[in-house]
Amino acid sequence: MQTAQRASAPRPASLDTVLTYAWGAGEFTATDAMSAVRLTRSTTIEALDTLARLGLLTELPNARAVGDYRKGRPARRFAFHADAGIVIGIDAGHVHLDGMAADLRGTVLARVHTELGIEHDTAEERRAAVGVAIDDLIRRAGRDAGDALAICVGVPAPVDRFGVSPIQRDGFWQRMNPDLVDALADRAPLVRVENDASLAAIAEGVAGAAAGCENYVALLAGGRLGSGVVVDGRLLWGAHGGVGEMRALDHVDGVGGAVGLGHRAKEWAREAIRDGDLDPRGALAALRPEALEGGTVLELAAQGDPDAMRIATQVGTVLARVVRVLHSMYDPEIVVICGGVSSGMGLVVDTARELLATSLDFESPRIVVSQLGADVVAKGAVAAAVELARSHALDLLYPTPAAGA
Amino acid sequence: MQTAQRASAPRPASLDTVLTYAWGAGEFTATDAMSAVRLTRSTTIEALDTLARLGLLTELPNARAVGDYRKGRPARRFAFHADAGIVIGIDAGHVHLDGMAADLRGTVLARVHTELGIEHDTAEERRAAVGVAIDDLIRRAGRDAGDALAICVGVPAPVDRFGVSPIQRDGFWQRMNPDLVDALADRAPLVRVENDASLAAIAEGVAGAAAGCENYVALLAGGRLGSGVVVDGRLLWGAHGGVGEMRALDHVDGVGGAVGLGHRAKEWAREAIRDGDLDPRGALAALRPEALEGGTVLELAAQGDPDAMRIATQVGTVLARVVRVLHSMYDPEIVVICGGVSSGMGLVVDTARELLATSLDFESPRIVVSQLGADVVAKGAVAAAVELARSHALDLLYPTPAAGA
DNA sequence: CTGATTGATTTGATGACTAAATAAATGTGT
DNA sequence: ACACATTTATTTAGTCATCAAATCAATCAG
Repeated sequence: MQTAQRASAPRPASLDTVLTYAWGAGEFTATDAMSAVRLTRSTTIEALDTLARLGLLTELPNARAVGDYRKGRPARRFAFHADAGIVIGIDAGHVHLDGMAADLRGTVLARVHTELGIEHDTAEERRAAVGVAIDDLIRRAGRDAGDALAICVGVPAPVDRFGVSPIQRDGFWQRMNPDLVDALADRAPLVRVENDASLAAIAEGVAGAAAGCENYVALLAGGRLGSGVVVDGRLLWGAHGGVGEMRALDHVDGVGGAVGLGHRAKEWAREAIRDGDLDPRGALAALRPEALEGGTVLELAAQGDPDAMRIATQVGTVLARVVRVLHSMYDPEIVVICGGVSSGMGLVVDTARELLATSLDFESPRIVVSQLGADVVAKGAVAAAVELARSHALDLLYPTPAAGA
Repeated sequence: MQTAQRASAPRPASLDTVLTYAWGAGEFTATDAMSAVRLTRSTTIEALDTLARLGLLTELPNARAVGDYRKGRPARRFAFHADAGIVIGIDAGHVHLDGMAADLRGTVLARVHTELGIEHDTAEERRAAVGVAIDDLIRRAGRDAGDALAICVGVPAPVDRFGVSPIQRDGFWQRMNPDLVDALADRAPLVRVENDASLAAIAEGVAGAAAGCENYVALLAGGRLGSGVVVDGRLLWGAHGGVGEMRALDHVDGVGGAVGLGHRAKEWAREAIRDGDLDPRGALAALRPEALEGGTVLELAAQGDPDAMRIATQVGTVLARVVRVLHSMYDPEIVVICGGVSSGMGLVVDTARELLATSLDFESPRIVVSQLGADVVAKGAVAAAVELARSHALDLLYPTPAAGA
């Protein structure tokens, strides 16, 4: 017998093509789809019918939409069925947890927010907290467990492409990512665990400052610097997920560590208050150092307070040096400053821009402040989960020939 | 009329599959190919016949190879026709030019070496020099101009994915890469211009220390530090080809610039000789500082000369810091030290390894010394040219339906 | 000279996709 | 109201890459 193993059961490529189009489109006619995917009418309609049968498309009854009347036989109209399932995106930070449930297009259906409390910082409790958040989200979205197609969780630790974090001496990374891929495997068919800054990068790339950009870095700049790196259109991991960890900043002049920009503003301001090193009539001098936050300092700087401005300039100098490193290693077009601190960053960024304008060998990256707010990571997690669902929906739904022995 | 544009004229996928197999195999039978590519006999043989007709395969007449006799009908035997064309790989350094012509498997057929001389450092002369080298190589390989399928040139400048280098103030990069992609367009259907360190990375990945590795950095460590970076199995460019340029080393403690390791050894040794800061009975003290080369110092260190060893240790300290930066930005599994200096690097590397063993957050990269010698870049250029030819051979040869209006 | 064995060739599906003909549903002009 | 152009849907044949099974060819072992 001449053995001949068929390749893994294929499916019409047209299904994937048409689904990808539909996922990104609103309501559309068969003709719209046909010209978008460049297939013949027969093939396109065949695919549309199949996708509708699988529940991924809805055929809209209104053959002739209101107002939009034209001559000829009325076109069949379809729309992607964004409620065919839900996705879950979670930012599982060190002391807080932000979660969102969304439909298959990423429209948010429900949110949760939990403060974790430093005293519950164990692998077991963290796993449980994430699980509870997921259950909550599904319930609040009015769906049940089986509807969750994809879950993505962001953690403040390096994560490799399989969702595994490297082992670290003090066990911090293991606590932040207590084998979440395995722990969540029974909650959805598709699970992805990812570094938080990488998810910020995804968020910025999908609908933020870096939309359409192939080379950029998302700098999570609040409590601790972390970066999500996209080069040549791809998010980078590295051997252990360590790309962008930036420990090397410890050894860069005038940076001295991966401490975040907000944190620096806070510390310098506190120091200055304590040292009495401020204009006594200024706004900063009046504040209690213990209660001061980095964001406040930057806000004051934006309002023109001279003392705060001096600190903001100092922070800008650090930012310039960080960007210089990023530029020389990753050559990005854009560096997006993300995270909680991003509202009052104007002066900081202007300072950095000015310092970089003349000092780089070639075109310096644009530094922009994220518009996505403190939710970037969770938004990125949702986007990643949507993408996961999109790329695997047919694997899950399309009938496979019964796997024989 | 219902318009229906066909997608770009397709070709049987089996052709590509079978060709890829054949390119990497020696002599083989139809059955060998069949089981390797997992297609049926009919499909495989159809593809083999087509490829033979296109000149990419030779059918070997010896149906029954000597000694290898077996029962049954004799199998048809084929071999990839590595002489169906040639490729050219060139290392166009600042003051030297190394070139190789090779067959489609990368077996070297001819070499050229030219010293360029600093006085001829203009865009025009460099373009001409590369052209002359190519003509020479083709002639020495005993072929003619039409046989060159692919040319790859490595230059000491950032190069983006289209072969373009960014504009630099002093014009150095423009001189190093004087629009070579355009200049060479009429010499072969496939042309690629690439950064020299990136080609070193390709060489190490194809047949060097990083074979089979998905995350590594090739560090060109002679005259000036440059790095070729492979992350997640892909060579990185960045927006302007600047990935791995390492200008940021200017600001890293104890590194202070992208000066190469060999260069540092030389300078420190010269300084020490001049300052009389050496054991007068040692080997170094006897040498004339002007004639000293970095390689010599490292050789002496390898032979146990205490003064040279001190310098090598110093160089190792720098290397450790450089690797620390690479580790924290790219998270490689391996860092390969390439280039001319690599012979006496033992002590340097040992020092670096020791310093890194305890100081990194997670698994530190293996530091290894390249075995590919001073030719790495040219070898990488050949490998890149072969790959270029392999991936586009059928585009060039397979008959396309006449392009109509 | 008869099988057994190994591989080549032939012949007939299958399935994704295209291409062209035909049918349906609507507006327009007389 | 009725022919007719227009737009889209549906049907019916093809084409092409690939597979599957049957048949043919060439060899060795007895």
